[in-house]
Amino acid sequence: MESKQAVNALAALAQETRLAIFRLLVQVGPSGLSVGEISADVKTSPATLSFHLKEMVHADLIEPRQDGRFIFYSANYAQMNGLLGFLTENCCAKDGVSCLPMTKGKCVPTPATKIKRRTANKP
Amino acid sequence: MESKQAVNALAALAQETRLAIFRLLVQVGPSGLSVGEISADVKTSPATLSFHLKEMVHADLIEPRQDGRFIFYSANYAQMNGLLGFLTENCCAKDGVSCLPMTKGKCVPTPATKIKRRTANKP
DNA sequence: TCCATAATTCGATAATACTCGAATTATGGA
DNA sequence: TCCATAATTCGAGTATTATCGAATTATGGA
Repeated sequence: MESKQAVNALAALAQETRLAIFRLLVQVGPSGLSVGEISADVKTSPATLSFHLKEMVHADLIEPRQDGRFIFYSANYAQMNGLLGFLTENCCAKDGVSCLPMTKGKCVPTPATKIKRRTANKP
Repeated sequence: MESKQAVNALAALAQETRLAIFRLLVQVGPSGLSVGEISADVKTSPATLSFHLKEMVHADLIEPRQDGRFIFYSANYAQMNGLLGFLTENCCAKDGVSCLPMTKGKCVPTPATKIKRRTANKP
């Protein structure tokens, strides 16, 4: 994933309603939910909901699937995992000593790393 | 982590310059970088850089540490991990069959889950 | 004490995002 | 074919965010 794509995905998640929708869909799994079902969970007008769904599709975080009169939206897990990987990429790589090995995708610095003091002359 | 905190953190990351700063600090580790050092990596005016750093501190994504005339900023790994956990929480929990067990913090649905078709009458 | 440097705050401007009523498109069933 | 329902698009008003020059605060060293 590259930076602009990541910014788009993050912006798509950085909104109360959209974040709720995304988490809902992540929990539901690949089968997804129709707009009507989603609207039962988040309180907003149809127009606003449509706007938010469009934003998320555009950011490639969710995918629409037409089924009769309904459109089912499901989470794009690949994109989500790509985003998480992008954020944690090369965690503590320039430090080398203060990080524990990545566990469960988390970046975990050692608790009490001694921070070297740097004088005014040389940052 | 709760929703509003997550939205704040995501908004703080959803901007090209701030995302670059955050990734830089994640890679540097707990010792962090001074504003001057950060400014060598991202091209923007001092005022704008200060504005962005403030946003990220306010979202609890980075932490300032004064050292003489310098202020060193470092990534808040706990907050980052909390955010990643919040996004992937209960992945596919309502589905139950289509997801592989979480590996390395990633949510991985099985490749070709058969999606059940639902008729117009009952979403 | 005085100066140079590190970094922030202020204020104004430009750009982008959110919300929703009303109108529109599309589909399945009577 | 015609109607009810599912969902989107349009347009306009409001609010939030980003940028940066100039002024300000704070620190260490001469």
